[in-house]
Amino acid sequence: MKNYMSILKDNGLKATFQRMHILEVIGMYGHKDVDEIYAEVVKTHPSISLATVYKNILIMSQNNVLVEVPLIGRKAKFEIKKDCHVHLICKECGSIEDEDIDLVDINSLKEVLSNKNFLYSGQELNVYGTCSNCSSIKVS
Amino acid sequence: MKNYMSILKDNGLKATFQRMHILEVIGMYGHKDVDEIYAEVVKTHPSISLATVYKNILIMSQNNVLVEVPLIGRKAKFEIKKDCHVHLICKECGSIEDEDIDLVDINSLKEVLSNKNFLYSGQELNVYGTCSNCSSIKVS
DNA sequence: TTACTTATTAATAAAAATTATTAAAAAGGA
DNA sequence: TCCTTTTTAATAATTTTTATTAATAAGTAA
Repeated sequence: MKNYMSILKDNGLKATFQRMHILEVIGMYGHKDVDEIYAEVVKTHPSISLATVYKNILIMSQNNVLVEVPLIGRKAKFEIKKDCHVHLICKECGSIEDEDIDLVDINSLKEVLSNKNFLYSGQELNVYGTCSNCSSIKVS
Repeated sequence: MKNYMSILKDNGLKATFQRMHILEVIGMYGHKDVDEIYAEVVKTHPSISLATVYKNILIMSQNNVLVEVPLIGRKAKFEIKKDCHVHLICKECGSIEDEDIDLVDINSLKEVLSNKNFLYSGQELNVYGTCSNCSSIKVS
């Protein structure tokens, strides 16, 4: 609780219970979409509105607290901002796992960016496939 | 025209005018979202319905003709399927440029995948920032 | 070509997702 | 505690996407 409070304040946002609950849910599960977040938060905070969840997710994304993870064929998920990492996304069950490793060839990237005069601000690497769980089930 | 016809047929889809027009628009611009595609296609094919555009984009995505490019804070774009590449996405103007280069460290990726027992099927690398056009304008 | 069979389209309609509005409530600082 | 400002909740309104189905068009084979 204290932790999320300071994250919010450090990023210039008021630490409301709604926001902290939203962050707790996302932190607990890693990646969640708006509906999933609402469904969890409403359990402990029955008066919260879905619009409030939308608005807070937007504000926290704009203020570097959350990061949107757009996905092929699914609703976007949100995660708490953290250092560069890779997403392993299962096309079967939709699970997302973080790998805390930077797989991008930084030198080649820098060259591409400088050739294009492109000012870098962030990246996302998504790897799609089938997780171990789903591939073992699929032996049917 | 001939080209897109064979792409469709090679992937087991009938080559209708609607589909070929959609592919032409995407091919012309590189990346387009559903509304943009509809707006272009309707110019030369006034009777087409938005639902038809949605359905065909879905079918062509499912049949490896198109690839969805989900984006942070924007509607997903679609591109014609091609080899592994990187997207340079401008946060200012929304432009997307392809770089035909594979920046991912393949050996490290293989190691991650084998550790996790994750069956690879595809990847997407998006780099966000400011394109040369927008950064030169922003000297204001 | 023509007739036939099947898949696709267009036009709704319906559902789902997202954003806007505003009075009431809550947060943070004096 | 009081005051000012921001945020919430509860709609309402949009926007986006999907479903339905009769009409149409595509591909196939005679």
